[in-house]
Amino acid sequence: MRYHKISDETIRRLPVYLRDLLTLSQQRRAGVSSNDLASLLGVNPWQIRKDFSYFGDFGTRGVGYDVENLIRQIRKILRLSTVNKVALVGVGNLGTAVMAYPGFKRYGFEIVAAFDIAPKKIGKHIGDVRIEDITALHTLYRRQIHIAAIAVPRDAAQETAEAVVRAGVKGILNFSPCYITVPKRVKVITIDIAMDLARLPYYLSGN
Amino acid sequence: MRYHKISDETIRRLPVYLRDLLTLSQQRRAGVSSNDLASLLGVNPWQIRKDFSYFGDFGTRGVGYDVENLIRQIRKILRLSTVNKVALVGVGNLGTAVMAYPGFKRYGFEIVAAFDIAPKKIGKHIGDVRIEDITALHTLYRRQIHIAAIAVPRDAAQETAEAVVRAGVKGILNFSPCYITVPKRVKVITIDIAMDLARLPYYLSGN
DNA sequence: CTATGTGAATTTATTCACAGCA
DNA sequence: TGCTGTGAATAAATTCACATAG
Repeated sequence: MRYHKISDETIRRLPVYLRDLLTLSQQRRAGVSSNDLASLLGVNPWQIRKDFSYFGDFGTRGVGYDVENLIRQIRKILRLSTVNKVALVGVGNLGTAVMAYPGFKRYGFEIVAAFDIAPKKIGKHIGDVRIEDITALHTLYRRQIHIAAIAVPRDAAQETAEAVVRAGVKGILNFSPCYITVPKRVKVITIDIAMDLARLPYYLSGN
Repeated sequence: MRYHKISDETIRRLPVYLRDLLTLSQQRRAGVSSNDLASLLGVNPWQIRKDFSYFGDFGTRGVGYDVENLIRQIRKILRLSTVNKVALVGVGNLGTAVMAYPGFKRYGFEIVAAFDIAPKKIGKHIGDVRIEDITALHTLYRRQIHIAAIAVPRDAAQETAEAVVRAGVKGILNFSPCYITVPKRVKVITIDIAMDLARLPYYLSGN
């Protein structure tokens, strides 16, 4: 293992590896080769090996990889070993769906706060979490919440992003269907299912 | 414009362009330059111009692009000009959320059929759509439904995929958190929000 | 003899810089 | 003059092929 700048593409693939490794783990599978993993995942074995090699020597030559160890290593790389506290901003349809989404817990995220602008929602509970007024966002820093999930209408997304950045948030999961501008120290990941849907018809028959 | 093989990356970006062009259109904006679009979108102007150039000369030199024309062109490229009929397979939490998702309609998708395996769900309605028994999947071909959205538990995803392929489906939106194997004439797009979530902590502070 | 780890080769994608047209 | 369209240059990612370790 030498020094390498890790590409975003590699980081994009690691969660996919992790997902299927967790499945193998549930199945009490102890070891796995890059070939096995590759066919489970629909990628190439050498891609997997190279991705891992950027971070260290996780496997044993002639044998393969230890599933539990690999899970531990990937979790460490992705900083998923400890719980990541998340604040949800915008408790509408989308926000409620996000709260209920099982993948949140599975990968170590915990929604520990929820905010909305609508007075009638404030004080109500969603799961165990009490919905707070959006003006209380500034408490995030003190509560050591570094990630915000933004699920507000498109027109409010930019100002909401700015508010959570002011509140000290370092990463944003943007569920609003638009690009948002933030200081470059803050990482935004925009999740817009429609963007994935919309490219399917292109591939149907013909080119 | 010369012949070029269109890259998947370009196709991935087109829906993003479309999304923001639709917003501009709602705002009654008539024209836009690659620079304007680029700053709205958070990408580079030359990237936008090159992506468009693979498909034709959509702009006017010295002026820019006509918003409505660009929308029309991108819709045509992505095959979103006409309604795309979709069958939903698996009417659980996830499936119900998918049905309610507004992006579906916005990009010209219409869920015209729903299937489930649970007897108690069959015959009930979700929206306007009656839930059918999963054994009726073979009717898809006759009904000219070429896209299936699969939202079943992970363990059932592969067999469900095989069933919809047998039913003549040409494209699959896979909402189950796993890779599925299909004949290569069939296009699968897997949507797993957790895969996006899981890479956020990596980017928070430090490398 | 098997399966990893990795430089080198290849392919693919992005960025640049500017010619060309309104 | 302004902005598009695009070859050429650069950068990045993937694939290969094989040395290496168990």
